[in-house]
Amino acid sequence: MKDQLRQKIAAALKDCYANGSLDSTEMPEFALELPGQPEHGDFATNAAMLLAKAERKAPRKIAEALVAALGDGGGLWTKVEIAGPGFINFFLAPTCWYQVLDRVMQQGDAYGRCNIGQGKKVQVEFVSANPTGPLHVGHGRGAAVGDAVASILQAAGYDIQREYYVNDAGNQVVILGRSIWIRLRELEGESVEFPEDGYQAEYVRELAARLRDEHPEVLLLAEAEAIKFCTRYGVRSILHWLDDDLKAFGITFDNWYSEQSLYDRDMINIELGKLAVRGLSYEKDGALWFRTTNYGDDKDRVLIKSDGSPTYFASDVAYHMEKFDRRFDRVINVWGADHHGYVPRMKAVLSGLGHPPEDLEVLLIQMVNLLRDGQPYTMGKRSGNFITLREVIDEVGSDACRFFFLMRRSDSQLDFDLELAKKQSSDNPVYYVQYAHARVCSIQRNADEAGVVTPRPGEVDFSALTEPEELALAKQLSLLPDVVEQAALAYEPHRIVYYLHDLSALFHSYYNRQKVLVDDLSKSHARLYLVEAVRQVIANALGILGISAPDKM
RNA sequence: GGCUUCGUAGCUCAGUGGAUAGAGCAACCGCCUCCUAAGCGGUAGGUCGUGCGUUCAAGUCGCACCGAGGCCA
Repeated sequence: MKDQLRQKIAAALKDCYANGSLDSTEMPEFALELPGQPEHGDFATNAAMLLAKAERKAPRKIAEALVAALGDGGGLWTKVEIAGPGFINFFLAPTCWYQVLDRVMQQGDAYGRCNIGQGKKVQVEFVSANPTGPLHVGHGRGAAVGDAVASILQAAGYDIQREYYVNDAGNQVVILGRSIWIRLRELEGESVEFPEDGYQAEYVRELAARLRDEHPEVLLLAEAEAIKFCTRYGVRSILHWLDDDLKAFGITFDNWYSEQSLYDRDMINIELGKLAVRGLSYEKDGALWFRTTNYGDDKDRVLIKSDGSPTYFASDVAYHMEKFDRRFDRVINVWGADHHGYVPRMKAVLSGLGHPPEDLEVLLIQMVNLLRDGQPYTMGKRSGNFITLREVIDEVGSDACRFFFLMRRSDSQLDFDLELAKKQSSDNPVYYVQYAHARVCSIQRNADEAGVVTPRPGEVDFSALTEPEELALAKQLSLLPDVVEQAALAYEPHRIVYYLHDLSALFHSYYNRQKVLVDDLSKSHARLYLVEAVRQVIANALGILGISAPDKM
């Protein structure tokens, strides 16, 4: 419907150029959108105002020429008018809008999808927390956003891989291993000084105790070997926890990519060799450097230190080079905002390798401030005590947790009130949306009991829908594909959250004002059809966000 | 000091360069004999941080300044 209208306007512009009523020849990128106020019609375009400069005419004059060329629209609209500074407003027949109900019902779970992705391969890498401890709340936000962005892109027609990059090769995991080793020796009655940089948290003691039960032979190994053993054991155990916690959050990865595997396959040297061949690296002061300054970074970066050991940057470079070898058209990294300093150098790496910098998109996720009843609720990380994602999921549930993480733009800081997320009232925006879904299900149950069957597409008499709220609902339902598309282009899940809230508000209002099951059977059928479409759309949008749509609350 | 994100109602935040800037919470007044009150209706609340610029049109784009968070030295 919108596309047809867009074509009509474009055709009218061409006519105006051809018959001389307008002088310019360029085709403006005009907008066509639903105006905020009903008296402004169903669609409005700013085409005339965009031409004001080129035409050197008042926008309203241009609009008059355009409207003349538009003619009667072949029944697409019932009225066209010029308003305000030069908007052209289109008024459509209500029955046009109710066609969207058939579309929703016919497409079912697929309604809302689009194909701007055209099957392009995109990788979304997210969470990627070090395997040295449990996920905390900040990781949770990255997890919710990464997973939702991946789902949105899937709904927009991209071929998505979800990947977790496991930093199992760096110094951090060795520190973990050493910490476990020391706790193990403490359990054996030795008194050992705990290193400054060690992991002091309780789970390290637990790991040590379990290791002693399962593999007592580790105590017979020489220290260096024992620490290696502890490291492997610790990383393996923690990866298991991470996977469990993420599953409790409804997230599964297609691929867990081990940093260590880059070393095992000698990929660091292989990829760095490619850089050298392209003249992108050089030696200075005994170290190997990447010329990132050639591509917008503010200084060159060390790949291999003078002692011969590779930097984290080296493995990141090799990892990202290898990603593109895996033929992704685009790669998206979800990072904590504290890593924003790494963005220019990674983009520089890509530019150096001949990829357009847009092929790598880095989404920076801002901090989460946990609150309880409005008061800050954090524990110092120094003591090794911090709020884990698992604790929050166990307390407020996965649905509320996800909803809160997705409620705000990712690049603004987020206040997350645990008490609010648990409240079973209208204060809680999660339940507000889910309740709308449950209410429709409840109506369906009552209809079943009364023997009123939801009609099939084509069987509905839309003229029975005469209320303005019904028209407003149909219009809102028609927006989902646009919202998904915009969310995909901008990588912004919160757009879907706001959409869901608006749709639910329209539905709740309608529910309070009108009964679906009434004496007039034709009206009942049409209304049942309408609310079932609402239910379908809520379920689809919640599904994209990884939030359940309950039948009963 | 450099980089970066941000500044919109009392609070938390939406707002593809377009018409009278929106929502939730908090406040106040109402609505269950009625398909689930985890809901609905109403009232009140604004110098869109400040200034200059670009534009037919700026909360939105540019520059400067003020203020806050984060990262780096």
